Amino acid sequence: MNPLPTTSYAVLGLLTIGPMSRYDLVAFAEASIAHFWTIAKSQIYGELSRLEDLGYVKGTDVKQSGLPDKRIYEVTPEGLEALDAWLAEPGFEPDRFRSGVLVKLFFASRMPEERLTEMIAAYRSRLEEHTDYHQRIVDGLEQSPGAQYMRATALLGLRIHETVLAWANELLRTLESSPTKTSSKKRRSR
Amino acid sequence: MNPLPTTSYAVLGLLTIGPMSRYDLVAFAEASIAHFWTIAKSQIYGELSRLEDLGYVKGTDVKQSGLPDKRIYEVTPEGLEALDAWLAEPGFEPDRFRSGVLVKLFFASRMPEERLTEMIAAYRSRLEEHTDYHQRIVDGLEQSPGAQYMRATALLGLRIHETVLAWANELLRTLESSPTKTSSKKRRSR
DNA sequence: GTTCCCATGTAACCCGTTACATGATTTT
DNA sequence: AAAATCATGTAACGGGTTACATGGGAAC
Repeated sequence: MNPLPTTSYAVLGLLTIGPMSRYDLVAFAEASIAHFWTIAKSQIYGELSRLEDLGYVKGTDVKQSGLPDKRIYEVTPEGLEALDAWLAEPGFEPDRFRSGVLVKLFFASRMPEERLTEMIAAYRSRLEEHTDYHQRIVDGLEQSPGAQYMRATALLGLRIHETVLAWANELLRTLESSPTKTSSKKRRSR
Repeated sequence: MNPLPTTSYAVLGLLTIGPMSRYDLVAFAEASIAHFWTIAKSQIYGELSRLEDLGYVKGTDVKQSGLPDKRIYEVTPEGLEALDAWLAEPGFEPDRFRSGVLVKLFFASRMPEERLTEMIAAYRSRLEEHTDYHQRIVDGLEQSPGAQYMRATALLGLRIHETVLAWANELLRTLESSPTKTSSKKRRSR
């Protein structure tokens, strides 16, 4: 059988922290690993079906009054075994970074400079909206066991965020101080 | 009709730098935008078919003696128009960062600490192998028009790389200075 | 003699995303 | 009265990756 994708183990791993409904899992993933491993809502549902078929998790229906029933999932001993076997493997997937802004920036010589400045400014704004995100993650992980490692992942997220933000600011400063229109006071040396 | 994915415009954009065979495109993409927008070899072939169907690029077969024929692609005026229209749009996709190591690290409390150290050490090695990669990109872009913006993308790649490397080193130092085996001089307060 | 480079492509898979759909309760 | 929250799920698409396949010439 094919090895499971990383996402499966991510789901399995999150469930080791505590039994959860799928809905809770989505929220928890969002607040913990999403910044380096996003899992779509609909994916969680699919993954859990697969994991249950494999006997790695066990779901139990829980009735609620006034709210729809939920299904609480917990990891089975076989699931734990599978997770630990995966963790013990030395290999890991290479990191992937994908940036639509950078694609546009790469070809920005075809863009009016004003548009470019707007785009980078919008990019910075979006980054700034996420400035507290990582700190919130660190705070939310304070009590978990293994929190030190979890904090390390959030720390990298924070660092990268800061790096990108600093780069965007730098670029913006360059753009704003450059001869915007046809008014060029400084002439280039050549 | 659905808007084209970013990858299409990336291919289109790369072709504005100069007409290229698909093979060359793969290599050029690898040496220019791959660190923030990877395009698989087989994808290039598919994209170019689509772009040709749309009339955005035009391919011409070139016979070679001793080597297989190649097909040189160039952007059409309609393609340029489409590219510029895309560049003029204000929106951009959110960045995505995906890290398999971080997933494992997140659950590293279930890992023997020795394994973890090995993993992070391997991660650092892999990073170090790529240390010159970005500088090479910057060097390779020296003469292109719009090189300033291209260099900006490479610069961010470099900065992120440095950030991650520093983080990995820091983490490794922590791991190596921590009580590795069962020898715990310090006992936990509880 | 084997491996690498040039250059082409196809097939298949599945992962990930987006959109759609439902419905009661709580909050604004 | 409207919007958000809780909680469930399905359908469909397509993008991205990996693997397979060919084959001559150059290099080691």
